[in-house]
Amino acid sequence: MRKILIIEDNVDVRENTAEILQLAGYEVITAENGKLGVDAAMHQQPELIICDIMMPLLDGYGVLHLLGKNTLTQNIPFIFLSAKSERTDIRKGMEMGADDYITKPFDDIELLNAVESRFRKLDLAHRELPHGQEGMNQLLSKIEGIHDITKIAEKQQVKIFRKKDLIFSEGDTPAGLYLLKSGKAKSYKSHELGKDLITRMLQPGDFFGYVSLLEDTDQQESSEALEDCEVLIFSKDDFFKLIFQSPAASKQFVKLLTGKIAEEEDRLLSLAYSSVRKRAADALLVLRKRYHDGGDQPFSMAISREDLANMVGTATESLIRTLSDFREEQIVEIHGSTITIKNLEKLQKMRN
Amino acid sequence: MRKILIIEDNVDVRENTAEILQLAGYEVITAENGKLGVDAAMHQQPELIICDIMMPLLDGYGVLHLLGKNTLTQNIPFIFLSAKSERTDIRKGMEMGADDYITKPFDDIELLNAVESRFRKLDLAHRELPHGQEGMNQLLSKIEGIHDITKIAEKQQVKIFRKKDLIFSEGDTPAGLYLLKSGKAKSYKSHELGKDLITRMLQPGDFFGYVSLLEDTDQQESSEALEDCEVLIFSKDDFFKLIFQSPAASKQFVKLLTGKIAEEEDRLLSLAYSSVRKRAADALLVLRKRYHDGGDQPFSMAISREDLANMVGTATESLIRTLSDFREEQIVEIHGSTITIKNLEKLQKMRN
DNA sequence: CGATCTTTTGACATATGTCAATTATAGTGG
DNA sequence: CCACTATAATTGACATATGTCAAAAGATCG
Repeated sequence: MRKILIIEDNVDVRENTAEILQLAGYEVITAENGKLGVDAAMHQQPELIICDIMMPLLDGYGVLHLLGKNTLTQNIPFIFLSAKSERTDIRKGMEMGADDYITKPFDDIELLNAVESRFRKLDLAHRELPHGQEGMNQLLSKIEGIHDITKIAEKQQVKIFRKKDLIFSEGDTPAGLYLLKSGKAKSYKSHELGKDLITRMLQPGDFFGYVSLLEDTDQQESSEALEDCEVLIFSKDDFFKLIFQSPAASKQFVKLLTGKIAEEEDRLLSLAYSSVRKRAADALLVLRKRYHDGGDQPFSMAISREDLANMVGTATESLIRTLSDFREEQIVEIHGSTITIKNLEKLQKMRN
Repeated sequence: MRKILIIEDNVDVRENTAEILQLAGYEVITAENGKLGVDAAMHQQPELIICDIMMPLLDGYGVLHLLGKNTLTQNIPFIFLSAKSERTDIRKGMEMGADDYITKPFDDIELLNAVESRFRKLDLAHRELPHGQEGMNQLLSKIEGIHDITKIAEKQQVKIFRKKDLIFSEGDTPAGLYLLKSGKAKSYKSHELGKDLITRMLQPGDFFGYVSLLEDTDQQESSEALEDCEVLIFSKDDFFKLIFQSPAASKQFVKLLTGKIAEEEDRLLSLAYSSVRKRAADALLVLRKRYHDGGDQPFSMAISREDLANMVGTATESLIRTLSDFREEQIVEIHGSTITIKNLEKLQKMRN
């Protein structure tokens, strides 16, 4: 039940208004002057405030002003309800930042409609976005539907990277938000003296490079094309606009980040205590999950042993030996650099 | 320069209005009917829209309705500017979700004030919060200043945990957002058969347990008191309110999450390729950073070898041997479970 | 002060890393 | 399309960092 705060000194008006709203199914709290009203707003966090202007102790303008100073209350919709009906009065109220201004005497219906309208606006901004499989692509494209994201994309530069090209590297100043349009790529971090750890395998539709944008630092990781790629680069501004435009978008983005955190914590655990054998199995499963086309065919993919080792976090030779074991155990089949998963279940049930 | 879109069919009014705003230093784009107006709003992303009601092709109500359907435009402040000055007309406009309604004829000043007032409101919501050292505590407390957070806290339950008590454990349904008020605690994840990895050492003021709240899953990690602790538990609702109330708050929170991601990626790299010796040195440095009181005293802390090993991600015995090495090299001093850092520089410059 | 838990050390096993050599694959230019 | 070359994959031999199990020495707690 939505909570509405009424601030009004006249007992009759206050109780009458409260009654109307209660009958309409709202929870109502009341305050008989501005000071008490501000207090109530701070402590009870109503979802909407209806406020008279002429009041003893602290008038309506003062209430609005004070609430605006506090982040917890500044976003609560605020409606003036006043007998002051001159044009200048109304303008003053609106200019102070009110969301609506209703003059007395007023109709029940007018009041209810005004209230409902503000709630509708609130809901709109907080409405859950259809939330997606995973990946920032789903997030961003779903914010507006693929329709709009391509519209934005039209304004952006498209860059082509050939296999083995660096898309960006550690220490670069971030050029913007990257979106992989076609091809495969990897994100990785480098350890001293040439050992890399792949943090993410990218598929078409994936966004990347946003951490340093948000952290406002140089790139903390590098990215390299694994095959020929088309990459879109969005400006930082567009990115921030998209993310922080509506609370719903922020929420979705926060969920995405949290998902990433959860994933990384699992990986930390496995890197700390799981054997190379287990981690290798996991890496193959990750590849399958990322790149499997969904057909009935057993999953098959060409990947360099070095990259695979860098996903697992081990030496190339160790990875190769593990793969050979898998081959002998009929878990995978190997032709050149192509690995085919023959026995998915065994991979999934791999013990440490 | 802020961009304003004017949608108005009458040439004189349109150009006159545009001129006023331009003189006031705004960038102005215009559209001569509703259809074009909606188009312009979608593609040019103005920061405010001023719109007539009676227009050919698509009237102002229609414009507002259409813009409301699109997440990219629904949050743009919208002001009606109309000759329809009957109370019912005004009410209808506001009920449709407009942010202001100015009747013609109007004063230059009225218009400018209305525009400025909406921008002020927008700025308020997006205003950068004073951004803090690190940790969610700073985030949340800074949103309102410690003043308010304690106010919220007053409504919450305070729980006391004794040393070694579980605060929550993997698989629990999240009770809310946790805030450590006093004492020390750890967050950790368990690997099969009793090996734990400490994901975070908590100090007073730290928030924890938010990932599962946002992910809407069971707890993915456990938390245990390392000494007697006071813990505040906030309801999920309060937490979400705080985080998503204003874009500025969301932004700050997003930054916090990204910081965590960056940190975890570094840890992944080190877990994959750094020696126990190096990681042990890092762990000691983390402890120092977290718990050092800032005095001139060399940093000193009692911690169980098992916990330290679980921070490093190694066996207790291995960690102990490493510590013994450090002791022989005069890097640390050990008395019982208390470790004192004697040579900070050597720790920091530890090679792999 | 005994009982329990923690820390430390020792002895040993082994998973994984390293270096070098061999074989297979893929890319390139004639 | 083939031969040639550079690169990648594989295997072998070996070193070693780290884990494991057991026992002794200390610390802690009621």
